[in-house]
Amino acid sequence: MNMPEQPILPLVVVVGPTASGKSALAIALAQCLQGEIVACDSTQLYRGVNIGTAKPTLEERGGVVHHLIDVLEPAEAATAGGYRDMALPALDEIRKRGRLPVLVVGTGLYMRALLEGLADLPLRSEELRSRLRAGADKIGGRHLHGILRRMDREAASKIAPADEQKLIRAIEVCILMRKPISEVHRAGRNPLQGWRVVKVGLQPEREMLYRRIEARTDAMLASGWLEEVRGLRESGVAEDAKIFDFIGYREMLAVMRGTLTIEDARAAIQQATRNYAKRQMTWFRKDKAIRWFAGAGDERAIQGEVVAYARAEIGLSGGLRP
RNA sequence: GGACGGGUGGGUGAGUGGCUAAAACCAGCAGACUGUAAAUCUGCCGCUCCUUGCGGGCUACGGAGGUUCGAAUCCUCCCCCGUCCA
Repeated sequence: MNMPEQPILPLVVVVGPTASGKSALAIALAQCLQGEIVACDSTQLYRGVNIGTAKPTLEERGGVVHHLIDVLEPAEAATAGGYRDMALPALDEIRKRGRLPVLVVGTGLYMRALLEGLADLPLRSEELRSRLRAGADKIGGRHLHGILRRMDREAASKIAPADEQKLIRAIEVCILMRKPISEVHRAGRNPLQGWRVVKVGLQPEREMLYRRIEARTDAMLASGWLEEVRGLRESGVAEDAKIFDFIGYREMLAVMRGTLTIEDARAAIQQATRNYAKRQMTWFRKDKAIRWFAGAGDERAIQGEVVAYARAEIGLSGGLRP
């Protein structure tokens, strides 16, 4: 590889569970450090879903440039690899402009895909998948696990027999590549080059986070979430579009149909969001490179601490612009 | 006042003599996750002891008694809750 030599520049990453105030913190960082924001969130990628995905409004963005928000249509399928393919050019642009990229991460897998890379695997194949799924339905439950075991014992041992989604992906790769997926994995990933990553994490106390989730859900509902969903349906977005898998969107649909009361929807959304936040924390917790801050990202004091920390870390590289 | 129905572990709710610390689901806790990831999946989930084992002890199915080798499950009385009749 004879890549043109490029200087190693700092890249700040902000992680944290949903509703921890990542966006506000990232905007503060960008404003203080001449940055631009790169969203790393599987839902904010989509156009038309604004309220329920907690996308920062134009006003909240405070003039900071945001990348990778509103780049997919509601029915398109986002993928980790696709995300990486879009994020790389965005980082290049930011580099050319001499700005500091601030990656705001809600989706751990996408962060890993971008920073650590993915193995050289094929895209998903809907035809193959539907065939596999049909076979699974006919023959029953654990049959996919048996198939994978025959093709790749090692991969099979790492995936639970009930985890249909991951089994299908693994089998798909084995078939498409005509070799075991574990072999391809061993060949390695393609990590991000040319950036020095500084990771900061928000870790508000759990009780506090849950209160914030509840309050934010109420605020979303009050600011027209239901109308947003009604508008999506009226503009022809099908009910099986990807966006309706996002927390709350299915519930809004049910409220529209009258099969769910708004109160029940509210409770279900808050519950689902809490569960989601917990899964995010599990993902981030094991990342030893993260420097944690115990609070919410919209708190002045936290913003000050993080900016100071980031400034110091960035300074070390000597790569800070004017 | 009378007639039924019901009271089970944080919640919903199975279980009608032993295989039951008690199904299942939810919640909770911990975790996995290389192209659906706001997804998908796994473990734990009464208390306690230890030589951590398909280990021991204790407590538990409204309350108190009783029957039985053995009771969440059967009997008696009592207390609650619901529906209906007065």
